[in-house]
Amino acid sequence: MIDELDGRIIELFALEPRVGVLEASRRLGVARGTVQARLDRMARDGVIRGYGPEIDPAALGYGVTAFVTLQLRQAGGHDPVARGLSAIPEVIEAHTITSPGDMLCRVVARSNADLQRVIDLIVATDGVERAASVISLANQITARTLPLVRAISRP
Amino acid sequence: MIDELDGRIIELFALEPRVGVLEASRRLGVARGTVQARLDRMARDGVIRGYGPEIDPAALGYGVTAFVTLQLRQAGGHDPVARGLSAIPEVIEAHTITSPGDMLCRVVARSNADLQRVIDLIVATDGVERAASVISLANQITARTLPLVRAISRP
DNA sequence: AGATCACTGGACAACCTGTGCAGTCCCTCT
DNA sequence: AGAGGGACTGCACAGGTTGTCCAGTGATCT
Repeated sequence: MIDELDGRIIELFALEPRVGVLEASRRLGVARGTVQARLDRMARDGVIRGYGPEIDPAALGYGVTAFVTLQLRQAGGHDPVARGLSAIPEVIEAHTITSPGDMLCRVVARSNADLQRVIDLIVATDGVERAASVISLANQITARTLPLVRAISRP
Repeated sequence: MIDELDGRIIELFALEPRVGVLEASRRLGVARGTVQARLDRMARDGVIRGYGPEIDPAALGYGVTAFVTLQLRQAGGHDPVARGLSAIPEVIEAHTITSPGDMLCRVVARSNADLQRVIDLIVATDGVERAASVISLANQITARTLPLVRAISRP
C-alpha cells in the first residue's frame, strides 16, 4: 500500500506543509522526481485526498461541538435526510450508523444556546423523528492520521 | 471575524489547492499582496490551521469507521485515558463528552473483525471500564467546513 | 486635519515547478 | 542467462512563483 518512504513524505508534508517538493527531496535524501512520483501516485490512489486549508470552526466563533444521534422515520431512507442535513452548514459530518434508521452527525454551534437552534433545524428536517445530542467538553485527541500512517508504513 | 473576501479565498484554495497566491489573486481580482496578507492573518488567528495533506484511511485499507463510547472508571480523570488512547493509531479522534466519566472516540479498522481487535485495545486501556461501539455504514456527509465558511462570510 | 490601515501596482532577485531524458539498478518472467 | 519493466538518480531548461520592499491612494478613526 504505502512504504516507509511514502510515510516519511506524508509525515514531512504534514508537519511542514510549506516545504516544496524540492526541499522535501533534499531532506529525505532522494531525488526530486521520486518525491514527485510518490505524491502523484498517492494522490491518484486516493491516499492523499487533497491539500485544502484546514479551517478551525472554533476560531470562527463556533466553539461548541456536539454529536447528535438521529432517529429517522423508517420510510424514506437515509439519503433524503442526508440531503436535508447538508443544507445546514453547522452539520459538519454525518454517518449512517448500525442502529436501523439512525444517523450520527457532528455539528458545531456558537454556544450552547446556539446549539439548540441548530438541533431545532435538524429536527425540523424531513424524515427526522428524534435527536439526542451529546456535547463535546474537550477534544482530547484531534483528528489525526499521522500515527496510523506511521503504523502502516513502518510495520 | 472573516469577511466575504476571506471566504472566497478559503473557498478557492479548498477547491483548488494547487493554485498559488498569484493565480488566486488573479482569479479573485485583487492584488497579490492582499491575498497574501489575508492568508497570513487567517493563519495567525488560527482560522486556517494548516495545509497538511488529507489522508484517507479507507485508501490505506482502513475502510471501517466506528464511533466508540467509553465509560471510564471515575477515579483518575480523562487525561490519563486520553494519553493511553493516543498510543493506539487507529483512534483518530477522542472527545470528553457530557455524560460524566464518558468519552467518545472515532476509530478506524481494516474490517469488522479487525475492529474487534481495536476495541479490545481500547478496553485494555487503563481507566476504561466499558466500550459501546456504533459502526458507520455510510459517510453521508464527509467532514466539511466550506458551507460554514460560506455562511459566516456571506451573511 | 492628521494618523492609521488596507489595498494597489510594480519591481527585483532567488527559487521552484513541470517536464524530458539518459543511465543505473533490481526484480521478474521467459 | 537474458530481456523487459519499473523505479530511482542526476541533470538540464524555460517559465512561473515567491518573498520582499516601496510609493501612492482611498477610507476610516481620533
